[in-house]
Amino acid sequence: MGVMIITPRPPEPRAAEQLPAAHDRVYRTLRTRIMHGEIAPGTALTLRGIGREFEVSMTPAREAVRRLVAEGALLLSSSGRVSTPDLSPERIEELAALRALLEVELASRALPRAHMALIDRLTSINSVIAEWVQKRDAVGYIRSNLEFHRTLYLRAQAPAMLAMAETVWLQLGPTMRALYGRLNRTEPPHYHRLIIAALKAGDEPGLRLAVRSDVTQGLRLLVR
Amino acid sequence: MGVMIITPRPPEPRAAEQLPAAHDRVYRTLRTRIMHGEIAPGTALTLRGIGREFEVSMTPAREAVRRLVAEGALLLSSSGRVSTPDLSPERIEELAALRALLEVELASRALPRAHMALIDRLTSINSVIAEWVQKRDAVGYIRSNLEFHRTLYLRAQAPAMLAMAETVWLQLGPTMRALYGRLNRTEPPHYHRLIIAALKAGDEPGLRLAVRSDVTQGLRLLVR
DNA sequence: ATGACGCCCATGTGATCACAAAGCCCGCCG
DNA sequence: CGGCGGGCTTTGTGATCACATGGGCGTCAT
Repeated sequence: MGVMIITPRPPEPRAAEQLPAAHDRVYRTLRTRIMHGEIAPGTALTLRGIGREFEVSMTPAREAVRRLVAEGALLLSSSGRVSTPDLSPERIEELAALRALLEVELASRALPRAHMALIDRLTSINSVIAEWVQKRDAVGYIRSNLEFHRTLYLRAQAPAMLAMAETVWLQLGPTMRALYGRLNRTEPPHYHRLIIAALKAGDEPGLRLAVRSDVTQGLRLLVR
Repeated sequence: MGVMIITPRPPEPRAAEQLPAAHDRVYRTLRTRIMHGEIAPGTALTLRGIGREFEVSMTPAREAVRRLVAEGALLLSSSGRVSTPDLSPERIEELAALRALLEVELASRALPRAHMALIDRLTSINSVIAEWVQKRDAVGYIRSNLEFHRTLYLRAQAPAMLAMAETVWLQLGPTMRALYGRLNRTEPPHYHRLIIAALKAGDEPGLRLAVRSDVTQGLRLLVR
């Protein structure tokens, strides 16, 4: 049996040059939004809503959401609804322990390769962080803070390990926002200076301790 | 303008009780297949092929593949083709280091909660492993070996950390098959006995060393 | 024999629709 | 005034199709 329906509109002809697929664009945008804490914990998302915002159909929206769910950035309820996770204190502690484990190792591996150019760059990022702190801008703070860590860890030449660390950041994203919104800092992160000092001195135990402290410090406040 | 087409077949009415969604069934099946080394490195997969095998359309196949790509279980070429990854020696070493990092921590956390029932269970799994070794069954070996580790780590009560460890197993799956196919063992894993002994003795340093050795041992052979 | 060219088919992408179930809201009854 | 029920709406799921692209393979020229 046949039915009279409208011919589906052909997909937007992508420009000749390799332009990122729609689902990838949606994925990347949502990912950085979540990682930077721009979405509060427990926020509900809908496929049609995402499609509307990015002017795509449900299909690419679904694929982007699936990827994010697989990475733990979004929570999938039993009925298929998706939302940003609202982490339990136990889960937060566990993720903080993971950050410590992974990032201490990454920093340790980066240490032998850390030259002056890297240290200058870290110092510069650190002063940007100070500006965000002054402006009480939580999202800017988180973004620059992560950039500080990523810049250091890139020197470790350990892409799989860095990817895992980023996955943890992603899972903590919405919670981080809640954290840095709660405590209103007035000073830039203390431990970043210790990290830089240890890098300059080539002091591996000091570096490990400084990274562990920096990573653990903030999250501990949130649990209480 | 309208076109005469056939009405799409309505989706198979899922039974009243909550039966897993098609994309989830496909995902889980492919996941264990990859993790257990049932697929050789570099094998190409197609959405239509997966759909045919599982008797579903491309849509659930695509979602399952996306999840697996996000977990690093599959590699997505720039043109969108998917295949199991063929890891470089550097990547293998990095993943082995990740296994060591994560699993030593998991074992250490499981130690205080490890009672006799757990040790009995591990011993039993270990003898199953010996059987697979005798039969020269690589897939059975890998499956039981992972079961040994998972059984231990479940006691750590650290779901996020265990999930990360499983992600690493997943990425190593196809490579593991190549490894255990290359060397034909004749004896069950030596370090598993050391792990069990350390658990019985409550010897934390010994446990950490045994786990690290067990995890590192096999992969080192492959790199050469 | 070998290399390049070109055509065809296989494959991924995205839009759209039908359907079921879950959520939500409003009104009704206690 | 509060709890409950029913219907309407929203939402996810899966099937299908049109289209563009890229790979594979055969052919032809050198």
